[in-house]
Amino acid sequence: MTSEELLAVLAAVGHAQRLRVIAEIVGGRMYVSELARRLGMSRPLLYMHLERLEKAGLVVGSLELSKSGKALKYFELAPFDLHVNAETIAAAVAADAKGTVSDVKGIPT
Amino acid sequence: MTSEELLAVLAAVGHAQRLRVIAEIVGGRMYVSELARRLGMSRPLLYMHLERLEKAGLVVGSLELSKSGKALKYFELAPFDLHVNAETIAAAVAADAKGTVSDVKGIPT
DNA sequence: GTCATATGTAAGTCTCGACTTACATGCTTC
DNA sequence: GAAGCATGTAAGTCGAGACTTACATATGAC
Repeated sequence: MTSEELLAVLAAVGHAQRLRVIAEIVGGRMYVSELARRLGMSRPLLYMHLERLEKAGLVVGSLELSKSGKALKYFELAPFDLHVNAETIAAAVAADAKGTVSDVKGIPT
Repeated sequence: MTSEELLAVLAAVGHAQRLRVIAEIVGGRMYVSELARRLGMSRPLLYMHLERLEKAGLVVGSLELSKSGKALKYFELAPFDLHVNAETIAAAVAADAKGTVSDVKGIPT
């Protein structure tokens, strides 16, 4: 895991509102408008947070049609279990050393 | 663990520069000026990040005097291993429900 | 004395992310 | 038709945090 990937997850989860979002859908999938009402949060704002969480791979969204024909966008938790400690952080940062100018294009020195 | 504590750790670690700081002192304790040189970062900026990390309990600083008499502020890693998953997040957010107006002062309803 | 090193902090700038308001669209139901 | 509820997005405001420059202080070496 590169530090960029690690950072995406940590920064995504390092926000009070997004913690609440995650905690709210632990119980099960929910569509955006209902989730917004439950959290007392404006829908566009929730949208932004959900996008961020989805990019980090923590939640998964899917647009579906209800029986009545309405489009509902459901979000559910993606399984994740990240261990944050000195080793994982050091490993992620070390992974960034690859891909620097020194070995770009793999031209032998 | 309350969500406030969890958030302090996650937000502290959710920043590229601070990840680099942690990765750099995994190898051993180091004083601020040397660390700043190694990371190519201004010392006041590094200071700010170190303060943030220390408040979150991820690093520990101690002001010491070298044999030559100069004051050096050493920082080292505090042991930590945080598991970030749905359960820990839900538990932290749920912990915040305590201490709300409903049960402040413990007056029985 | 001056120079080089260290810590600590104050003050200012500036960018990015959080947040709001508003609008467009589509589908039901009345 | 109008009303209600859903998604999706554009545009603008605002504040916190990241970052820089600058200064004060202390010590040792020359």
